[in-house]
Amino acid sequence: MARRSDHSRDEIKGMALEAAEAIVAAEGHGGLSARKVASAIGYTVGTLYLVFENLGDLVLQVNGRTLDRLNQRMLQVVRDTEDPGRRLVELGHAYIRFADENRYLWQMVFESRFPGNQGMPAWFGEKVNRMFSLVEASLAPLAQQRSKQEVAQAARALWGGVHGICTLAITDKLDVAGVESAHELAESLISNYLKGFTRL
Amino acid sequence: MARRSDHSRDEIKGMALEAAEAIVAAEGHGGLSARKVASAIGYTVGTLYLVFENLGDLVLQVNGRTLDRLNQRMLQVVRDTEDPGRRLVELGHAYIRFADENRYLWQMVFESRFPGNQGMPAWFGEKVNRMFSLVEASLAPLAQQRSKQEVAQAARALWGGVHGICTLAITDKLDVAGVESAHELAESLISNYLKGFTRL
DNA sequence: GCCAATTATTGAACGCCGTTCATTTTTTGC
DNA sequence: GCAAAAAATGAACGGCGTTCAATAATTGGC
Repeated sequence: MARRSDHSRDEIKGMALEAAEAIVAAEGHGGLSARKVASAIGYTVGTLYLVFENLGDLVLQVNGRTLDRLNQRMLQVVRDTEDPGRRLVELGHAYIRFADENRYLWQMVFESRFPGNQGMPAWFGEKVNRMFSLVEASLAPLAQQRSKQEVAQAARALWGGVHGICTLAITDKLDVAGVESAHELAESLISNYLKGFTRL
Repeated sequence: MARRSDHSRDEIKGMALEAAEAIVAAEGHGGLSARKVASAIGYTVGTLYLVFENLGDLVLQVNGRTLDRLNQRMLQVVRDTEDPGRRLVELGHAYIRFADENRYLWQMVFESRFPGNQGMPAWFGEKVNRMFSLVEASLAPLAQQRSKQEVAQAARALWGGVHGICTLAITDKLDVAGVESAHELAESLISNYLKGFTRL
């Protein structure tokens, strides 16, 4: 069922997402436009709207892919690091390293408003929750006297914290040297929080 | 030296900033436009450009005012709360309450890229640092065995953390009930971090 | 009180944006 | 080959940030 240019809808979608990622990575969220994506893949604006609802939809899907890549990195850390305490610290480093290496894409994930009516789609929320689950799983063995709910809450407090340090460091609002400072700060946050949280 | 409408440049600037704040508070960063601000104050676009370099400049100045208001709130907490540990927790609550009550304005502070060439202007950085100083001052008496540098770093780790929880909670990415959860999480982060940080 | 000179303000114009949809081009099934 | 169906186009709309020649209001000098 090949068409005009031997590109199926899914192929066009994939090409558009890749092109959009390249544009955002190079110029930031603000540099992205439907016309740029279209011309980058050799189609016209109209075609994009056959494949995406609107530009917000395209951004949302780019963000989903970014979260997937971040998740892969964190999964690799889980596989590589057995000790739960050490693993949490390494997860923090992986998170910050990813944000640093994918600045604009990572920023876009947390900046963008959601298309259509209101909240984020369920599939997107699940990708976010997946990350918290990894943290919970590493936190649980360190605090066996705590309830599941307490662990879930601690994971959110801790990872929200790491996220905040990362955000401020990436956007240069921490008045610290560079990204390596963010790593130090996150390590400080995690290890000191754990001392408090796991103490009987 | 009154002119056409008895409004000095500074008066126009003030009116424009107030109008912009109202628009952002109501519709978010994305709802702001030069034409809207101009018509809200009874002038035309051109006039705005006599008073601001560009829209980024206007946004930057709105952000400065938002940081000033946040700082006032935090200063009030410092005046009202003597015990340093309790004060840090109250500062966290004040921070989150402010962000919740001024969602869009607060979000804009941390979203906006900086106008002109690159980094944020010095005066803006100072407003950000002012906040960290408040945290440092409350942290210092709790950790007298720590160096100034350690306290400065801890303040950034801790407040970066509170900021992150706040960001994710406000944008509904924490999968928790509501804003009161952000308060709980911040309290958990602060108290557990302090347990770790102040322990000998 | 009048008239240049000066200053303040305007708003049309430019090139971009997201989005739509009538029109055109290509492919398909017969 | 040909009509029906599908795919792709690109002009058009309203809105955006920004600029700047043109216009309107005010001034100081007489």
